[in-house]
Amino acid sequence: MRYSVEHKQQTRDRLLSAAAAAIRARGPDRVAVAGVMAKAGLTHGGFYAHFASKDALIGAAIDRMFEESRARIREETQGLSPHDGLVAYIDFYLSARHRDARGAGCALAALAGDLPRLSLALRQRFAAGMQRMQQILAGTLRLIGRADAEALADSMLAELVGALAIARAEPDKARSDSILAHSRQALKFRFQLD
Amino acid sequence: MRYSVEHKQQTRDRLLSAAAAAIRARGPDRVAVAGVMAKAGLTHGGFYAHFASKDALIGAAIDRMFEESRARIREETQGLSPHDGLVAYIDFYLSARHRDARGAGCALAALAGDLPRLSLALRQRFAAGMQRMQQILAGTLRLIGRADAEALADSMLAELVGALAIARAEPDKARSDSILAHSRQALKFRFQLD
DNA sequence: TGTACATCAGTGAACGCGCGTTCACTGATGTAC
DNA sequence: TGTACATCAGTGAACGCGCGTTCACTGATGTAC
Repeated sequence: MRYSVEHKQQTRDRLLSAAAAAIRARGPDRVAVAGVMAKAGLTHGGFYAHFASKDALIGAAIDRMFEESRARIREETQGLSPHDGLVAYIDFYLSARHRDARGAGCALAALAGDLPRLSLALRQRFAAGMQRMQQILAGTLRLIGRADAEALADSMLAELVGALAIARAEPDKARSDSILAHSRQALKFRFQLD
Repeated sequence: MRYSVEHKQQTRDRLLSAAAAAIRARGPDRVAVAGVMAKAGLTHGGFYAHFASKDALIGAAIDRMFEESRARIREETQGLSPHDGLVAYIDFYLSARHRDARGAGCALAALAGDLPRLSLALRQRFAAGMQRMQQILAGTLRLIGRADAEALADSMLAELVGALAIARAEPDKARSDSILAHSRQALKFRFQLD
């Protein structure tokens, strides 16, 4: 059948959403082309009308994930001062909600471990997303008057990503909760946010 | 052929070493039973004389990785005061050498992202290893007189693991080096180690 | 002491399965005339 | 305005490949007698 002009774009969009969620939740290796297509209500053969390969899908999905992350930052900090926005973002990032929603969360924490195993092209695409996240943090730290904002943003991002990844790996819920709490507390203390 | 009594144990040991390295470097999904056997100079059919399944191999390899990590801590801190030992460990953990040796490095940084995708049994086994690492850090922090050593150990481990994972994901060597340097600096500063 | 047999780590072919990719085909709608 | 044709997103069967697992077999050495 012949579809309307926007139809293909909409289908591609649904595929990207499904892929971005599945890749974060299960990792690039365990995500199957047929599964992504099924999630969008299609059969697997049509996939190549939208993407040249599974690798191309993963690349586009990486961009999508970082777009979603930036949108999330905007949502969580909307209307707040730089100081309050940073506190809100730390509280969101290291929340049980974020930990339990792997399919919708930060690409960095979900995929950092997978990246060294992927192609250079995908790693560079991912790195561009990482850098924009780091820039946003650095900008906020500069606004609240921290000297050496670039270096501090790297350090903060490392603790955020590490704490979330460890909390997700820990099967004991109480231990996991306290890992999150300890980093929330340490970050607010060392950045004088409390 | 009939082999000597210790022969089987030695073969199992070689398989575990090969598996521990391969799993850290390529992830549990990309490690193939046949590849591990080949690394030990054997053909794939003999695998099941040593392990009941690939899952059993991964479980045993996880234990092996954490044993190697603890041995590494001992090596890097041998003969040093708690204070100097902690500095040495941070410098080792966030070194270019550790970043570039994924097959031999810390299981936590290499596999944290893979764990939520593995079985509960494997996650619990991994969690036991994580906890021992955290206990070692907490013990050292207690020795250098830090109150709330447990919470601080969680926070320190989070930054170590996060910084290493991000540095490994970053394809730009200079950026990667500076990510490591920024966390080394931040950790030493906030734990008053410099 | 010598001999027949049991053992079992390791071999290599085979299996079933999931997956990425290809391909001939479909059929509703846009376009050329 | 009406008609023949082109388009192309989506279908579903098929392909080749890698992988985990199974299995009949091997053959050097330990053990029972």
